[in-house]
Amino acid sequence: MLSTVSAEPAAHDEAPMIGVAADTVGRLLDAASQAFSKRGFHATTTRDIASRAGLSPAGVYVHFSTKEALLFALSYRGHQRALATVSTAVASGSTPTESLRAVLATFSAWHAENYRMARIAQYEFPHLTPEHRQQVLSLRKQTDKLAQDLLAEGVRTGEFDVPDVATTALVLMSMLVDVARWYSPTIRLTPEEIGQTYAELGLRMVSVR
Amino acid sequence: MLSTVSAEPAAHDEAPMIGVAADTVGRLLDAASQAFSKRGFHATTTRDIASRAGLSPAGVYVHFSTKEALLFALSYRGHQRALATVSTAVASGSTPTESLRAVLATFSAWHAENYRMARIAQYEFPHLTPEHRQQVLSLRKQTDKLAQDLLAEGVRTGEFDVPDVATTALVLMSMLVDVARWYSPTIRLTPEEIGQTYAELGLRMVSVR
DNA sequence: GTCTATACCTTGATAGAC
DNA sequence: GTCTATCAAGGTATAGAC
Repeated sequence: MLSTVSAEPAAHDEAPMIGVAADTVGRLLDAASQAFSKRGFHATTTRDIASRAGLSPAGVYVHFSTKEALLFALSYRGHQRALATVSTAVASGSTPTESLRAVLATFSAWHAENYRMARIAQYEFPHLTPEHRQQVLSLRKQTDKLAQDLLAEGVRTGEFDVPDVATTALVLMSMLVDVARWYSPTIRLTPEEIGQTYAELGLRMVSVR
Repeated sequence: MLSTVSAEPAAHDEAPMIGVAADTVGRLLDAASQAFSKRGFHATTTRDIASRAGLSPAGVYVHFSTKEALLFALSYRGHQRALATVSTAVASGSTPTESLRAVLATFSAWHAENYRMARIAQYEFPHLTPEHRQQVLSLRKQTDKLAQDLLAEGVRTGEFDVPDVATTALVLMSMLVDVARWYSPTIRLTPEEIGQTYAELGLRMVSVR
């Protein structure tokens, strides 16, 4: 039931990367990630990105031809990692209930742990060019399908009881994604606690009583 | 248990307004609402707002001294209406279960019906000046408190059983707010159907079995 | 209260030296 | 591959006539 990831763009996946990226492309991605997630794509200037990365304004364009190319790299990677996270969680359980528990716990915790990347992926991707936006939406569609198939399987086995599979899957994914909106590293809840709470509450929503 | 709304800014609440606002301020608010919700605050130009409202670029500044003032008017009103919606829903039930059902149904439907206003209120308010942002956050705090108090009351009466009142209230409000992110008037679900689904799923999350 | 015209600034991106 | 210098475009907001 694993889904493969297709249409990968020229990504940045080689370098060793001890903690924070040390190479220039990595520093630019880090800088853009911080700026886009904090202020939004259009409020971020290329000068801001350059200076955070320790470059002159012109230095950015050796590595990324436009500001939008930086957004695409970040947004695409965010959706890739989201898909991989859900896919792994689904595969980790031997029953729909176990798989769903894993999806709820790991995907909510993922949105907290990676709230910057998740915010860019979820809230800034509309600013991509139509072509890039389509590539990102294709990944999202695959992720949503994993949730729908999982719910449908649980209904088939009799473990789940939901009003409507498609709508309930939407509600479940929606509430996990929204963690990226309200989460901040300064709040009292840890990503792990968030994961446990969502696992419990989410299972209550769909389990037969 | 009704909460009063304080610190109201100079709002636009007089005119008859048959359907769409006919006066200039109303047209400007409509124009800005469409532009901000579609493209975001920083991607929207004052020229765009002016032309949507049938004015010259300079015409905007007779009615709003800055672009941010337009955002504040819209964001503040969105949070006011959200608070009023939740407040009314809470007061409509004679038990915590009935009140929560009303909150879930009406607030999710409200986010669908008013997804433009809700998006501006939820996603664009960070671009307000610090002073204006604080005024908006004060309203949000009042809304969140209504949900927490309702859950606490249900736990007291024994109708609800939740892992943690504060966190569960956050999760409930979070999933309702996120409707504004994914809803579009073109999807198959109506706001009413959304309300029914969230009422059912949300009650399952917190009700004793 | 609306317009035309424009000031003034910042933006994304490029040219060309090193 | 990075810099300094700069361009052309477009941004918010204002001046002043009507």
